[in-house]
Amino acid sequence: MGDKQQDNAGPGAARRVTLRDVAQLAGVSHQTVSRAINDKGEIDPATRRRVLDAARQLRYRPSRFARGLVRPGATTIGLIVSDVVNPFFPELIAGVIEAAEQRGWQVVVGSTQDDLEREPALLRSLGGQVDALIAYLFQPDDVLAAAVEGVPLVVMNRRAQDPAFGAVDIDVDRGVRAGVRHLVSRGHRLIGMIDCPDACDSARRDAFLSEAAAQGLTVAADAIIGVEQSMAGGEAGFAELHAARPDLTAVFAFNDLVALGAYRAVRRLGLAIPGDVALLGFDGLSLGELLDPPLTTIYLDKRRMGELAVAQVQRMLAGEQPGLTMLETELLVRGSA
Amino acid sequence: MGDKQQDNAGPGAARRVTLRDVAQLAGVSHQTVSRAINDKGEIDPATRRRVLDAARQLRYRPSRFARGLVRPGATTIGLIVSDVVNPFFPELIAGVIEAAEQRGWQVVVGSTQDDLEREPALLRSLGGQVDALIAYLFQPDDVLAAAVEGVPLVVMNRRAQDPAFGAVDIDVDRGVRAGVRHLVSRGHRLIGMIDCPDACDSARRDAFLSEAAAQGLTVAADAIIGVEQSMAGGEAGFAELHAARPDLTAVFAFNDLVALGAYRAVRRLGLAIPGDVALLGFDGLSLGELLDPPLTTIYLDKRRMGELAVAQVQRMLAGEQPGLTMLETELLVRGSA
DNA sequence: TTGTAGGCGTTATCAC
DNA sequence: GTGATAACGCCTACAA
Repeated sequence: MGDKQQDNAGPGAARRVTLRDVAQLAGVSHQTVSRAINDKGEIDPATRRRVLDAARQLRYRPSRFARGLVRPGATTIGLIVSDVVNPFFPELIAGVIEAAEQRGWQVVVGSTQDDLEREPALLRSLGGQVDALIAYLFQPDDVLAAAVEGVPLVVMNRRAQDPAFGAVDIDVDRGVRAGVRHLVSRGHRLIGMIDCPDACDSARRDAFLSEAAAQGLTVAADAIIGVEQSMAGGEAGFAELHAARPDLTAVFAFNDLVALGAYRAVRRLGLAIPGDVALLGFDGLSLGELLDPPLTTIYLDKRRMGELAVAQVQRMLAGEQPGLTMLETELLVRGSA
Repeated sequence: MGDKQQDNAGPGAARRVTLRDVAQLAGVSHQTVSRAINDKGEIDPATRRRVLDAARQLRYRPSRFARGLVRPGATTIGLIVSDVVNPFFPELIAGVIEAAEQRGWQVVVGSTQDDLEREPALLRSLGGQVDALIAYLFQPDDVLAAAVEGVPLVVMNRRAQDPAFGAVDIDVDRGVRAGVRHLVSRGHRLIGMIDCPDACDSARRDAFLSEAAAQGLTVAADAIIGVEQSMAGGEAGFAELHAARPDLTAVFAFNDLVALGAYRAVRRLGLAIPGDVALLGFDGLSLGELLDPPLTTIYLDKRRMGELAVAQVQRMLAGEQPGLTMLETELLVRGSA
């Protein structure tokens, strides 16, 4: 009857083994057990061994909750991304983990599996278990705010409207402009773009169009095509783009993943890269280097992005006002453009 | 890595805001605050709002430790891998996270950054914060056992000598044999191998040699070369191998990463794949598909590997004896062999 | 509807 | 060296 528990269906419904259980078995007080477990000095070696034996026998494991309660200071942050497997994220995750470990913090990772609907729920459940959150998500600020309910949150790849959020954003504009100028400098005058309008981020297209205009290029409406953000999207996108505008000599893709798909499509059509079509990506994924020729791209230091987010978290945890950190990109000329 | 704890250090050394502080400000008992915070029914709407306001004003955040203490059931597992960025791991991590989320568990991820020395420390520090551990590591069992001190541990890519460990291991033998037979069926008689002896895993070489013999092939001593487990290793390895044995028509690489390096070396030497040299990898990384021709490989379901590890954890947490789960591989003929 | 005990498992403080 | 006793912050009774 004393059984509440309800953990997950242990048949024995075994109550947790506590310090006191060990104490009883060893014939000492729970305090002495604590001393033995934590290797405190003031204890008789014989007692110590006896206690440790009892603990082992009972399979005693200290409760992290009780410990955390008494001895605060352990910081855990939650990191939520849309897809752990997307090659964009591993480096970012690594950056977060690394920066966290340097501070003695731990990182709980969650993934929405590319399902926007799951963002609030994950935010809420993780938020209850950590001291702060870092999130690379897509729902609008007010939805996120409602979900985190006061847990410090740093959003990535966007600027926060909500002043309570910290943010690490990417300076897309400069990178894209540099990319366009690079294409122009290689003699391209007819440049297309494979865009991902669903990404709720028109910054790349805006910068692309703006710089193209600045360079005196004309970008026809049908030289920009919108696809889903994936390799498959890029593949289909290029095929369609090429059908509509076979005169394009260069294509800027929303990101490397999309560019990879386009790359494949170009090859499938029997065209040469960069001879017939030059390809420019965005993100600087290292796997772009595997191609032959390797993918030219607007590089982004994803690891650093993670570190910057952790730094933001630290400031927020210290009570400072959350801010906005901008991350620059860098044109990485490899071979495809 | 270094000592943790001791982060905070706000100048005011602000004591934590508790339920009681909120209660005082709102002029109610801490119990009433608890009701308001947890959305319990029995509370006057007006009181509720007043309390919530006070909470917000004080920036109150419930303590996850105190909650965990009173309301047990939250399971957190730690996952330690040697390198988050190694393309082998993201899928495995995704598998673990996914399986964990299905059970309502959380996953704390740690990385040793490919430094064997850090394994014990990470195991120990993470071990203290979680209910169980999953680890893809290289230190021998006794070292791991000393580090985890009784925390349930599931090791991956190895079988446990220590009966206290759960394990998820890969059936390397069958996969490699199938791979060798495949090469033979394509007419190859002179097959080399780029091995990674430092990986403390001779299973691949053993299986390779054994099946080669079974197929009536002779593998000369200089047809097997040992390199470091990386793309660079594979690249240097193939160059050296080719210099010593230009007659080899096929090469089996320790894993896809190494194969990728070899792939690059083959190309650099002006040889055709698979015409001049066929390449066979191991792991089945999805990025092998990006190459042209794509990399033929012995595929391993890394996601499933993660799921199986979580399943093992669940059994161990339920008090069952830890076991060994074997994971089969599958020959994935793509194009390079 | 609200407030008052009591306890969750641990560590710290102080007696003995 | 060892053992009571009191926190830590929260929640679940139960009483008012």
